[in-house]
Amino acid sequence: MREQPPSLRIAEALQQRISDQEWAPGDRLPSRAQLAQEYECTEAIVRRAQERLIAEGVLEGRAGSGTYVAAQRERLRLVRPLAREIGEQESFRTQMAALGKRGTWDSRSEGPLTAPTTVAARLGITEADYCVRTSYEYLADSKPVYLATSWEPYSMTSGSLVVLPEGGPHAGQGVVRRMAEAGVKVTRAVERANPGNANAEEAHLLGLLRGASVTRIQRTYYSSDGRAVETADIVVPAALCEIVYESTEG
Amino acid sequence: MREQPPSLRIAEALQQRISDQEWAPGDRLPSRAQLAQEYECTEAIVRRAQERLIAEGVLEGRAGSGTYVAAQRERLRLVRPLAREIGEQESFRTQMAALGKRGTWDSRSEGPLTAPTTVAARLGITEADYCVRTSYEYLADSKPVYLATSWEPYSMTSGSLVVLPEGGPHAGQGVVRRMAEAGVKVTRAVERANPGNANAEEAHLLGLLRGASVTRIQRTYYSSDGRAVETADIVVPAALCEIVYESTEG
DNA sequence: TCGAATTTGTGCGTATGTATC
DNA sequence: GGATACATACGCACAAATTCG
Repeated sequence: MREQPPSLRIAEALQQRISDQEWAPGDRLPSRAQLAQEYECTEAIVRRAQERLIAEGVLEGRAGSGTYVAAQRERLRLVRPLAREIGEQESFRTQMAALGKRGTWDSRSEGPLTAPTTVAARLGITEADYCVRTSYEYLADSKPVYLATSWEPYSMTSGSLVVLPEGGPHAGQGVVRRMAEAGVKVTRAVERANPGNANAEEAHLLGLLRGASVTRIQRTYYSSDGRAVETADIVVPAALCEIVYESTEG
Repeated sequence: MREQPPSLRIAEALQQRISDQEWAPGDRLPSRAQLAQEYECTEAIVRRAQERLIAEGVLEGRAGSGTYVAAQRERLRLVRPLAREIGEQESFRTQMAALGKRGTWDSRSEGPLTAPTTVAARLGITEADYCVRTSYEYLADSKPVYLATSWEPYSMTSGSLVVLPEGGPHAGQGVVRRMAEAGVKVTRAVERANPGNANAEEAHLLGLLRGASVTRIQRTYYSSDGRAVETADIVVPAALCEIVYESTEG
């Protein structure tokens, strides 16, 4: 039987004091120097202990300020819209309204441009084919809650008023309705969900710490002839949103 | 402009050599001692560089053996069964069969026992109410691919032949059909998906490294009167399975 | 306003443990 | 069982952010 390392012992001691409500969520812990003195160990050991608890989401470190008990923020329940009648934007706005929040989004379209290999594969086009890329930032009461980057083959909508997803008379109506305007009927929605970690840019946009836990959703809409009409990369931070899929019997 | 740390420079150099296909997936890299000599740095710096790439999933360290280029294993496409007509087991077996694999599962039921607070809340029962807990390990060609732990209130099925999910004449038929036998109609399915990391036990059961990326799904079935009839914690490792939600228009 | 003290974050080196061959 | 190679834990130095007089 090997004895457990000092840092693990300290981690458990800190965890216990939090469980005992000696420190409440949001409270600042004593500094590493103080804790080291209290537990008669080095600062490095306290540091490792805190790192463990930070990784578990129990603690939260703020540079220059202190180490805090993680305040479990309210997470938004994000019901994914798999039905074809409702799009990302409308679904988001409706759900936020039901929570008494204002659901809005910022977007920026670019194109025509060529898609990266992986995106081209998802759309069933070649890397030479042109696309329109639109970046979204979804906001609840003006605070960012998740990100999305959408790709549409230029050939789907070229020559119509719906080339730019967030421009023209059909702005903000979602892919499905805009595609209907272009004569394309969307009959299938697929979402592939993968766990991951936020990169520096995503963390900055969402106000998270680098490496924060996220779910990456690859969403693709298909028309009745089986062709992909749009695909999107959606980044949902675990700290802000909980992803829900549901189906109810009529 | 601050210069980048040595370990980051080495990480990019290694990444480049992998991109250049100097090392193919599955290949073993030179030892840290060799790389340190080649790049004229210390072994610790090579180690940090490799740690970065391991965290990104580019490399894979095997104690006592070496550091390898991560071979991207084939990931099983796991379409989540949201429809009420089909259960977890039947869905899994069907999907594996379509891939030419044999989909089976091990299970172990225990009860009556009381549920932890969080599970009791999901089931809408008190912590004193009894439940039956069933642990599943889903296997593709006898290799574990994901885990599930199911909780059913004892009151739902007591007195019927379906008390134990994997025992009796209705074994392996899934919650929905078994509940129908007990006179309970399931009308709503909800899955909450959260990113996380495997603990030691999960990693062992699934043959993964500790801390491997997983998606934790909380699935709950509800009956027509709004009561929860079953809830499950499902652990899907990113390395082995890709989670898919889809809806197709009739 | 500014700057020093405090506190956490990052990077690296070393010692030791453990798995593999 | 020895040699080799990666994993873990810890200590140290310095950078970055914050706080406060």
